Amino acid sequence: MAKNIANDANYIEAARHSLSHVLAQAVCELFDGVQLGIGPAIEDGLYYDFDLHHRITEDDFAAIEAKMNEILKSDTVFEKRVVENPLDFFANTPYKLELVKELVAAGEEITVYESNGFVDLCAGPHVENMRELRNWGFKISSIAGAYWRGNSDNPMLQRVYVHAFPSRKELKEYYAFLEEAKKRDHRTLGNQLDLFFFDETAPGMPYWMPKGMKIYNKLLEFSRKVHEAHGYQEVVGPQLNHSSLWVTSGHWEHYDDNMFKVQIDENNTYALKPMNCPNAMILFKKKNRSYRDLPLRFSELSHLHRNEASGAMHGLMRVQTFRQDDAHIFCTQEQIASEMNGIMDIMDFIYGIFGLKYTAVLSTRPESFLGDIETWNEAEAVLKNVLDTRFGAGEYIVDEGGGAFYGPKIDIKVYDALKREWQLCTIQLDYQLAGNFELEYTDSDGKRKAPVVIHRAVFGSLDRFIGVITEHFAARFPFWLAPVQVGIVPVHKDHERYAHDIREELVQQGFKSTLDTSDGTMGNKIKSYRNELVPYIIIIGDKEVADGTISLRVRTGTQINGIPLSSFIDACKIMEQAYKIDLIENFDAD
RNA sequence: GCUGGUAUAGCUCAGUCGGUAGAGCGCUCCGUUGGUAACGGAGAGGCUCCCGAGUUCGAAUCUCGGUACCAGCACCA
Repeated sequence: MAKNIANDANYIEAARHSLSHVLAQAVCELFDGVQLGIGPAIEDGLYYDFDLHHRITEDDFAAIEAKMNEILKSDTVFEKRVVENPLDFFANTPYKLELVKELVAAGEEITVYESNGFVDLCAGPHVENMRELRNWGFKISSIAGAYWRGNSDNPMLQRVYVHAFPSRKELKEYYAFLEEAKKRDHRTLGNQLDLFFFDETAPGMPYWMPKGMKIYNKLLEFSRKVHEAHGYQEVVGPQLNHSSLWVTSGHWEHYDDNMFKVQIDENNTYALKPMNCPNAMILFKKKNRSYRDLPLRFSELSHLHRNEASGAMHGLMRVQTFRQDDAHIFCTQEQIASEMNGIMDIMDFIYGIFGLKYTAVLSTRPESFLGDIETWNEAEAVLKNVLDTRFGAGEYIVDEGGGAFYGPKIDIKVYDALKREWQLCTIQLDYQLAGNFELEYTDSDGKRKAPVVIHRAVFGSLDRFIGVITEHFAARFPFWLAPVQVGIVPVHKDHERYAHDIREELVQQGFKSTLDTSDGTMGNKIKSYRNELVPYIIIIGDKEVADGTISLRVRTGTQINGIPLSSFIDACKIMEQAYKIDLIENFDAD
């Protein structure tokens, strides 16, 4: 059985799950009083959750692996059995009993698998015989706490993670992948390339270095351009607002834990804004609005602050202060669909330029919500319809209960170098806030009506977006985004004057270049530009000075000698405007 | 916040048994005047080895508390 279907995904999952039984047996044999949680197969292996008095640490890994290998030597079969009196059978295993009770209530048959004397509640499937796992490559990767059934009100179990692949070679390849992914890690690259850093006094609040700021500003510029073209008007509200605003918006009640608060005196507390919405409401209310003003699109790029749980921070991906390419659209019920599509158009355009692969997620009503259920259902139906049209029914994920407290949302998720998922774009329909702030506009019939509010961000957090694209491009940013676009290296001091002229021309044309006139050797200068991942290196020596040309070294490795600067600048202009174009490697010297 | 781990030069890291700190890269200076990924040589950089207590004649090292970061869980409005 093993050979011919060894690469079948179902077989691999069954094998990993079988290995989780082996892990569980090993832990049960090595330690006393072990209670079992669950032990499923995952993307790169498996885990099993245990409740035991002994604290498992890295020092225990070798012993557990040795025990697992010992168990694998047995030639036993995974035997499936139906349990007659499940509640009695599992009476002394509280976690299993909890699962069994639910299964029984749902009318399910209760089965166990027995292998080598180890019995575990399990619906299967498994490999047939233990010997099929003998050539697998596996290694305990880590130990971590995990709440029973993913609920923080429940006890925390000890989760042992195991990397497991059908062969030792594949395991080795997986570790090679992890090594590569580590090199792409935006935290490593950000440090190496002087883009940003963090200080202990401001956890989760990035310091942006000059080169990181070049990227940041370029994205802001790009965002402004796109949104202006789509009829958005930029505004900016205060960083701090009195608590009364947050009480009105509902944040004081629903988002209390995540706000940074500043107490001014006994009676007055302000909070740094975690979101722009309430101030957008104030901006709308400032004037009497007419149906002729709708849809009204206010964009805002200001800084937000959110007080996150200490363990939640993660480089630029999860921070405590960041800028959002936020916007609030005020519109009528009839305008929702076209506005939603307009937003999706912007999203397609922007994500297409970066070549990011993404997944759409519809998040529905959470447990803690404002408003009535009918309005929620209506809003969810509108979003679903947009997604069905654009992605096709079933071509997106539905996250039941994942919505914001004020409305359902569409999120766009992308993946980092380690394939971890991060949310960027978000589009949220809000039927509550307009009511809380008593927003109104005068309709064509002269009646006062409440507008619908759409909150949306395309990059999401600019900071997170830079983290994501840093990993996506492995810091080989496209020409238009590169913090330094051209590095100039004179072969000799005598060539510096001409090199200065070249740089002057590039500056005049609006390109970001640096000229290295330090004492180092030319080889060193080229090396340092290469390490910096600069898209183009211009080399100036006798030949170039004599011909009035430049020699170019492209980041991709191509070398082109003796071309006119004007040809290169023409190419730069194309790359600066047509964002999707990769580095140009051919220049006609016409 | 929870579980496990980590914290030493600007960066990446070594530091055994507790005896007041090392390497490579980078930086500075001197020499080298060059044609495409690391030219020699010298030097500075740690006075608080994340912070605070404790044990000890003596702590980077051991113990306790804190902080930050890493992996995961929960959270992600």
